[in-house]
Amino acid sequence: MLDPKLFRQELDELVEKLKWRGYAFDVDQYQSLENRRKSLQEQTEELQALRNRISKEIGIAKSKNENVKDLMHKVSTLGDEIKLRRSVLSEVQSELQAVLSEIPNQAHESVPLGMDEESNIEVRQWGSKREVDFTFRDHVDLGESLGMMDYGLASKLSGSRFVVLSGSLAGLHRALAQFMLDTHIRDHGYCEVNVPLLVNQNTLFGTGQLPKFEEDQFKTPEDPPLYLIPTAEVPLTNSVAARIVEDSELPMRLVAHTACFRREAGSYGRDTRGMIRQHQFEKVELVHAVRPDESYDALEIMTGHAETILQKLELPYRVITLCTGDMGFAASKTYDIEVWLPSQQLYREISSCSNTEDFQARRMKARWRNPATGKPELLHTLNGSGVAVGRALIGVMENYQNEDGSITIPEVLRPYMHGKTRLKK
RNA sequence: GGAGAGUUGGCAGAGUGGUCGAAUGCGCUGGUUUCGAAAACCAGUGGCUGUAACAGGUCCGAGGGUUCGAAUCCCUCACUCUCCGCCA
Repeated sequence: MLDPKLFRQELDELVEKLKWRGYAFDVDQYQSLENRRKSLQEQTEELQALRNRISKEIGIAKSKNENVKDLMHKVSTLGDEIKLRRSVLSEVQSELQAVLSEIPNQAHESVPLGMDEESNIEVRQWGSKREVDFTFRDHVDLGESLGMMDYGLASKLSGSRFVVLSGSLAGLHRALAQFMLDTHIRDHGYCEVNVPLLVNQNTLFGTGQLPKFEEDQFKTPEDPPLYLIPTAEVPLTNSVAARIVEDSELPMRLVAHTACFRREAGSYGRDTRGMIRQHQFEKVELVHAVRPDESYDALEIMTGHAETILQKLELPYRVITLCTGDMGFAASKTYDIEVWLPSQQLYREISSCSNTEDFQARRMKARWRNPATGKPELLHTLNGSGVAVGRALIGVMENYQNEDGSITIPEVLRPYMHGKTRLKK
C-alpha cells in the first residue's frame, strides 16, 4: 500500500506516475471519500472528547458523593450519536481502504517508463550459447523420449498444466533444489525456513495478492478460506508482519524451497506445451527484510545471488530491468533473469527479483526500531526467485542435451546425484 | 473431536466498572561514577492518528452488546497452551 500522506500531499504527481503503471486513479472518487472521512472523523472525535470529559467528571463527583444527575443528563444522548457517526465513519474508512489497497506501488526513478515488455531494458548477458551440429530438441521431447516426463499421466491424475517426473529426472529436479538451497545457506548467508503452503487471507493481503488477485489463487472451501501459496514470498515475507524488529536483526535473509500453486486464469493458450507454465511448480525463494536506505543495494545483492546459481550451473542468461508497465503490483523495481533456451532460441524468465520498498511492509505493519530516532519505522522488503526449480530443470535439459538424447549432468549437481554424469534411457 | 486454562506495551507480567494508556521487572536511551567497562544509583522510555507545536482521538486477541463511563461485565469468533481421543 502507498503512504496515504502521498495522496494528500502530492496527488497530481502520483496520478501521473500511476498512469505509467497502467493504473487509472479515480481522483474524484478518492477526494469525495477523503473529504467525507475527514469531516466525519473530526465530528466523531469531538463528541468523544466531550463524552470522555463529562464521564470523568461523573467519576470524580461520585467518589466525592456529589449529585451527578445534571452531568448524567448532559451525556445521556451522546452515546447514541457517537455510535451512529462511528458506524458511518467506519464505512467510509473501509471504502477508502478498499480503494487504496488496490493501487499498485510507485516505480523507482531508475525504472524505465513503458507500458509493456517492449520497454524493458537488458542490463547484462552472461555465458556463451552452445553451438552444436544437431538440432536442439525441447525439454518435452527430451523428457518424454527418456521416458521420465509424463504429461499423459499428469492429465489423468490432475488435468492440464501438470507433469509427472520419474527416475533420474525426478532426481535431477530434486538435486537442483538442494543445490540452490545449499548455495544460499552456505555461501550467501540465508536462514532456511520451512513454511506453510496454506495461508490465510490476511497473509495474502500483506504481500499484495489480495484483494486484487483473488482469481489467481487456489482457495479452500473453508470459511474463512485458506489459500495455496502462489510463491514462498508470501509466508516468508509475512514472517516480519506486525512486528517491530530490532536493528541487530537486520538485514534478514530468508530462503525457502516450496511448491507454488497458481490458477493461471487468463493465460489460456499461453505456454501450454511443457513445464514452463504449470499450476504447481517448485521454487527456491529469497526474501530480504532490510533498513530502508539499504534496499537498493540489497536488490543488487539478491539478484547476484540468483545469478550465482545460473553461473554455477553454467547456464547462459541475461538480466533485464522491467519497465513501469511490466512490473508486478507490489514492486518498485524488478530485475528479471532469463535463461537461454536453445530449442526456442530465446531467453525465458527463470527468476524475478523485486524491491517493494515499504509497500508490503505498510500492508503488513512490518517495522524496525531505527536506533537513530528510537522510533519504529517501516522496513523495506524484497523477494526474488533463487531460482525457479522447474524452469532450471528445463534450462539444464535443453542446454546440456546430447545428440543421442541423453543429458549431461552439470558438474555442481553430480554430488547430489551419487556422482552420476549423464542422464540416459 | 472432548475438557480445562490463557491472549495486556519491545519482552515478561500485575490489574475484575471511574483521576488506567495501564503497576512492577527486563530491555532500551541519557546522566552520575570509572582510565575504560561492568555493577550500582538517578532520570526518561508504548503504538497508531493528528498538530507548526500543543490539544484531541484511538488501541489491553478480533467483532458485537450492557453502561453516563469497559482492559475489567455479557455474547460470538480466532489463536495459544495443557490433558484425553484420533492420526502422518
